[in-house]
Amino acid sequence: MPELPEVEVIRQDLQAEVVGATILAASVAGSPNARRVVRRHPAPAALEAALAGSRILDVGRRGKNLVLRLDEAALVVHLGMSGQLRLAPAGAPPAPHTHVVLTLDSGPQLRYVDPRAFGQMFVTTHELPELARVGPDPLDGAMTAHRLSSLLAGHRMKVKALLMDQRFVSGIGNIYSDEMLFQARLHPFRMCDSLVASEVRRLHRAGPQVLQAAIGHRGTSAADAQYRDLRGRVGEHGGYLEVYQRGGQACRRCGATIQRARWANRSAHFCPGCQL
DNA sequence: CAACCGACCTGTTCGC
DNA sequence: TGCGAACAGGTCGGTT
Repeated sequence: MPELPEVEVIRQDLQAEVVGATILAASVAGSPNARRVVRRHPAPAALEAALAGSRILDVGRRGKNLVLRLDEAALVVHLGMSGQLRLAPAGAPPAPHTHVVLTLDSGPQLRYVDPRAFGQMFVTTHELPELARVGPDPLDGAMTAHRLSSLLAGHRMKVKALLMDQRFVSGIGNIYSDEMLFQARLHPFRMCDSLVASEVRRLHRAGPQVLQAAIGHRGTSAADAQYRDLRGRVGEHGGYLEVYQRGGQACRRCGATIQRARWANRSAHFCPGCQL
């Protein structure tokens, strides 16, 4: 499932591959799930019309959202659980669950594929009002140690839940919250307002460290995380995970058995020896 | 309002 | 071997 590192890899690749191209035509499929993906546009034809003829000026990211800046608007793409963007020759047969196709004047098509259709695409203004409540990015320096400290002090909830709440910090999901809590040696179910200064500092350091390592490995394609890049290639970070999906295996740091705990329809992985 | 939880989806895995 | 149940989790919306 794409989180910040995977979205950032896609952003970088898009920046290199499609900036400067003009969208000749946009096409939304007629299936219920395609309609669901463009659910912010009651009439999909309005989305198609807004995109046709637009030039792609820049590709940015807000949390897990990709933002393609166009001449007179912005195209926002959220990959949800199973969304993929693919670059493919215009003649190539579409993969199953292809919901939106953008034909570029540079030759290829940019295709949105999403079996579960949890993701979405929409066109909006450059001010991005729909993303106004997306919290600070862990990588752009906006989340200072002091800011993290007061954020944590103000909430009575599990620290893992806060890390995954996009209003507070953006881009972190189940994989990387587990991994950065391991790196910070904090139990995922610790209450936010129970963390002392040294623990907050460890968490503040662990966040960017874990995310940058994952970006360096071009993201995580775990067994149930079918992330692929624009060319369909997998990421290599799965081999470097310390706790996520390693329940029952030995911790590489202390040898204890990694635990997997169920919590609110979700799972958390942690080392009972290292994370207190 | 803050915190929590079920629903939405389909491909894959698990158990009988 | 086959089939159905369980599982995966990002986000929205309803509830407490």
